[in-house]
Amino acid sequence: MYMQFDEAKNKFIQTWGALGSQWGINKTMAQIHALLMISPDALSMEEIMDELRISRGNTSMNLRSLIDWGIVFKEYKAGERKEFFAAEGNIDELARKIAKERSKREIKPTLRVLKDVSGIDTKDSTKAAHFKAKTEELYDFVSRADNMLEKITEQKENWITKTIFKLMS
Amino acid sequence: MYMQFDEAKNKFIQTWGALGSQWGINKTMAQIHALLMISPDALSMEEIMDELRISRGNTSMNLRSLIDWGIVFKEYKAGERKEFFAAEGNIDELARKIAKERSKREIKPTLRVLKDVSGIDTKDSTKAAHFKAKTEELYDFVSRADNMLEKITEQKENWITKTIFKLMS
DNA sequence: TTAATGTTTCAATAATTTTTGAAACTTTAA
DNA sequence: TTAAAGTTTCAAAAATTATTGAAACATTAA
Repeated sequence: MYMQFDEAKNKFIQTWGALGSQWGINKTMAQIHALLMISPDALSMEEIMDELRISRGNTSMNLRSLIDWGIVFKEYKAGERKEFFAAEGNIDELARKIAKERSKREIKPTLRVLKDVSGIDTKDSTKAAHFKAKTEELYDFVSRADNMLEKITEQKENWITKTIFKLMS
Repeated sequence: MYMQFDEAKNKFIQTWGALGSQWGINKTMAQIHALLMISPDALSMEEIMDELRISRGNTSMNLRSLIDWGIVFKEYKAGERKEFFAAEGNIDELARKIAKERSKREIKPTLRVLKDVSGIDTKDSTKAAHFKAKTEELYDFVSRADNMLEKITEQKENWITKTIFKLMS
């Protein structure tokens, strides 16, 4: 009876985990997130451990990361002592937070380095001149892309729809 | 005299490598790409090995991957028997190829799974109904994002500038 | 042909990253 | 207070991923 659902649930969790690791996010972190996303109510650490068959330590550390990213929240239930965890329910908001976080953690530091290294004095070396030109070009590109991402995601509601609409105009 | 350039070059290669691994691309692959990008002319396998201090096997395999991605090309020099390698010189084109390749390798397969799993029959189970709703919502979102990426990058020339212009309108 | 030059493959090894599990720590109820 | 319930930390182990290096393979010049 529930066979089909369990199978689908499992497939979804595995796929989300694999997608995560292809994008530099650890598999367990992505799996916990997947599990919480499809769960109608908040889950305890025990429930997460049991469902994914992972250790308490692993669960604890990855939940902390998810909370740091701002895409999972702690919840408390009346009369219950333990903590429960729930995922950000709004997908637009989820995407916005991920975009913001990756920009902060990866793009911004890269931009800083690009700016630094493109500042060399080229004197009369062809190689250095080429290096300077390329890294400047890269800075410019990455910087624009980062601005674009910011622009796209700063509109709070339904930014994908709005953006596609603009792109078609 | 060239000290400053060498330092900058090294820093750039290391940073590009680190960025690569954060995005699921192997470090060496990203480093080779960085080296070729800033090199005014095509390099031989020997030169790449020496510069990055990596083995022949590693160099060979990662060059093949870069060629598979379509962002590095083989070149032949008159009178020289060996092969030389050069990176895609146009950054817009580079970004387009990366976007296209990641869509094909990661987003499209994920969409297929999302479509599959959201097809379950929910009967009277609340959990299954919630699962179906969430995965459908996710399918919708990812699918729109993928379309958006396609739309943005299908314009060949200077798509970033054009897109930002549209977004500001 | 064959020797020289160059490239690819892949099993073994190394490096890195993830995961475990148990001890330390924290909080709360009694 | 203390014991019970719960959470976090982190060194060690396991799993995964990247890298080496040498043998096999390919191509070309003589």
